[in-house]
Amino acid sequence: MRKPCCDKQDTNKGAWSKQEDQKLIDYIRTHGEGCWRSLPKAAGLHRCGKSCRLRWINYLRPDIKRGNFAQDEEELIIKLHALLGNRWSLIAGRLPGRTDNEVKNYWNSHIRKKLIKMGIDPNNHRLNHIPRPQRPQRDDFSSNVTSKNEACKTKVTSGGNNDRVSDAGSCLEDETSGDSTLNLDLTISVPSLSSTLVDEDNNKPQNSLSLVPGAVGSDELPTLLLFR
DNA sequence: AAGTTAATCAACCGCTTTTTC
DNA sequence: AGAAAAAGCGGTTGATTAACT
Repeated sequence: MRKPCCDKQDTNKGAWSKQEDQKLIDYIRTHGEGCWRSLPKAAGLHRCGKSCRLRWINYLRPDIKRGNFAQDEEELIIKLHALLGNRWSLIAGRLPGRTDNEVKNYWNSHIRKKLIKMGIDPNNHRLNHIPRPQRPQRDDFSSNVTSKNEACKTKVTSGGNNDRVSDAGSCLEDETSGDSTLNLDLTISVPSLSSTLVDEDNNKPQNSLSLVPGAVGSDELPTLLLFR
């Protein structure tokens, strides 16, 4: 049995007071980030180490960028989510000054709803209920789409230690392995905002995302290809 | 102005992964 | 190599605020 991370009776919970914040800031300024478990005692805080770590990382760190997400940040989150799934810390790592918690909250409260409104499934970044285009060629891709999707689902639920990968991330990883259309380079760069996004079905400009049938390995379903 | 609902976000919880012994 | 401890992560909750009736 695992011991609790702290003595629950002796720790404060809930919102942090200014004094607590200051104690934590002062301590880390002089001693640096070290052992979180021993930090509360050393800093004179009645909090558990996890709580201190979270408070520091998500709120008190000097390089935190607060305020609304810029359009380019939002687009980058969507792009990275399509590649990585719900791996918020990895996504946040590509957004200077943003925390995983902040990115996760922003995704759940803003981006998710936005995508749903646009008819896009936020879990796999595909359009919902789109008529299948008549494209008989490229049989090698289209013939096994269903099984590929099933395979993705199986992977997620298979219970292995490294299977904590969401549908979106794992599927894209798998499907893009033989396709060079989607740029998997994750070096930090602001995506081009000027690129006009076009719905290929009727050539109308889209809101902010482009749909490219078959771009990520399937021409059975129109696949969302982000920010080409 | 008061009550209700929706949206937002900080913080907690429990699980997984990594590190240390 | 295995167990325990520590750190990290993602899902969820609950308090607060804003918008609406």
